[in-house]
Amino acid sequence: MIDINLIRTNPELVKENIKKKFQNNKLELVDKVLELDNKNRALKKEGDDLRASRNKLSGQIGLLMKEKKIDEANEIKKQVVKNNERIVEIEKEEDELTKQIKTIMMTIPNIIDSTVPIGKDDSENVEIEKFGEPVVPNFEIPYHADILEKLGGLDKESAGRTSGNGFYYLMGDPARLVSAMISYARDYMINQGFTYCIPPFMIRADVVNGVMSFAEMDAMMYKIEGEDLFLIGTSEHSMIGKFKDQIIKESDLPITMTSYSPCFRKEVGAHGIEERGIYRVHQFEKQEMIVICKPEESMDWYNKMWAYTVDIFRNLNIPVRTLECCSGDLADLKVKSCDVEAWSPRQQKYFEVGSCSTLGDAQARRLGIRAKGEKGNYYLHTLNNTVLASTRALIAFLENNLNADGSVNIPKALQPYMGGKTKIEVKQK
RNA sequence: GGAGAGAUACUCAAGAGGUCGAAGAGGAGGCCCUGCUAAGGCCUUAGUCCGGGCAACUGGAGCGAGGGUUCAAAUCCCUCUCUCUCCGCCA
Repeated sequence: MIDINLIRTNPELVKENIKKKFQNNKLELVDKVLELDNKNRALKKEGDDLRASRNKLSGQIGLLMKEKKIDEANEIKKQVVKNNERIVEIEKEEDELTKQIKTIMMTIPNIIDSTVPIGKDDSENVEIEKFGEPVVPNFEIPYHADILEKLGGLDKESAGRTSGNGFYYLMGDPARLVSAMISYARDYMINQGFTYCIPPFMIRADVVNGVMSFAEMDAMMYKIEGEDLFLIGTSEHSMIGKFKDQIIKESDLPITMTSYSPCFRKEVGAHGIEERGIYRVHQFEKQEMIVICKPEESMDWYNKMWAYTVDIFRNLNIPVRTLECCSGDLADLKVKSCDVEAWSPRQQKYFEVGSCSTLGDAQARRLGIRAKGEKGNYYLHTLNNTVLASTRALIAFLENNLNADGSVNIPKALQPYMGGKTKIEVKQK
């Protein structure tokens, strides 16, 4: 959500930004919201004046009652009652207008950074940089589910019986490997000075509405029956929600945290759940990082944050690249965003393992996350980035560390977390 | 899960329908007194949000949140959230 003041003072800029995002159907919303805003302010003035007069008259009634001048008091009461009829009307209209304005404001996209490449959709996203050689070995890399099966690590059949499609049992060394990667990622971030946090895995509706749109919520979030609670789709939700309606001391900034959580996603819509593997599933685990900082520092943090992820994957011997989201593919709340993609030697292309975004002050404005500055309070900037997501990282890890005999190498960084093992062997039947 | 108590400014706390946006105390800040220190005296200290005005300034909202009653709500009623105490259950 952008500042409505920006629309009041510079509607052209907002329109330009909409054009850059190829959402021309939203252009008229800018004028619409201006018109509604003017109406709303006029009503507010009228309402405030009426309330002011009511406050005055009520005071008089109080005095008259004390002096037992009941008749005079009743005269004034009549006036106030009349006043109140109009006030009720105005309040209704105001509510309606405010709602309309908010609805429109929610759909007007955030102003994107000047460095964001212009493009219509994900096909025009731009590769920024490759890290590590995308190696294609001289033997065939099987589908990850087959690799896992050979290692005795995956049971989707049982999960189908207990929980249905989109769930899985991970077992043995591959399961340990997931924990190892998450632990390694966690410690890496702690070493960068981030504060480790285990947040609530369920959040209330008002928090959900603060961090995502209604449509997103519908497509992602599992609702707990009979409770005002949703299972989180990522710990970003509870981590950013943590600061809802808070005024943060400048001396406490920047807030840099790394959180662990399981993530639950309905995955309704375009892609759906695939039958075999664990690429798209209802449940996975994730180490996440979030930063809340002063506006002038957010771009620095953005660049540091994706670089952490790149470094972690490189230490796991996984080639990666960064792919910048073009204007048209950028979610409306985001100022700038890039995906970290891992190399798949099987598909011989890169696939998404993480996503780094700066939302400017849009999310903070929605949630009321502010800092107390010398010249008053101001909205902070919020950023989030995947450190490491269990299933995606596992796939990338297996494909890139696989040997021809089906065993999987454990890189140095991970060995302490694997009890010193240097290799996962194929499980003999 | 049961029973009870509570939520008021930076903190503690009074207020129980009408000059209450809120006593008092602590803390913090400023000034005075003082050779220094201690003690003392005086003063200031509601943030926030939304409007109007070039501005000085000014109107409105706001006593955990949301509704309701009333001319008028911190105060009465309803719902919710959170905290504390006791009982039960539990890793």
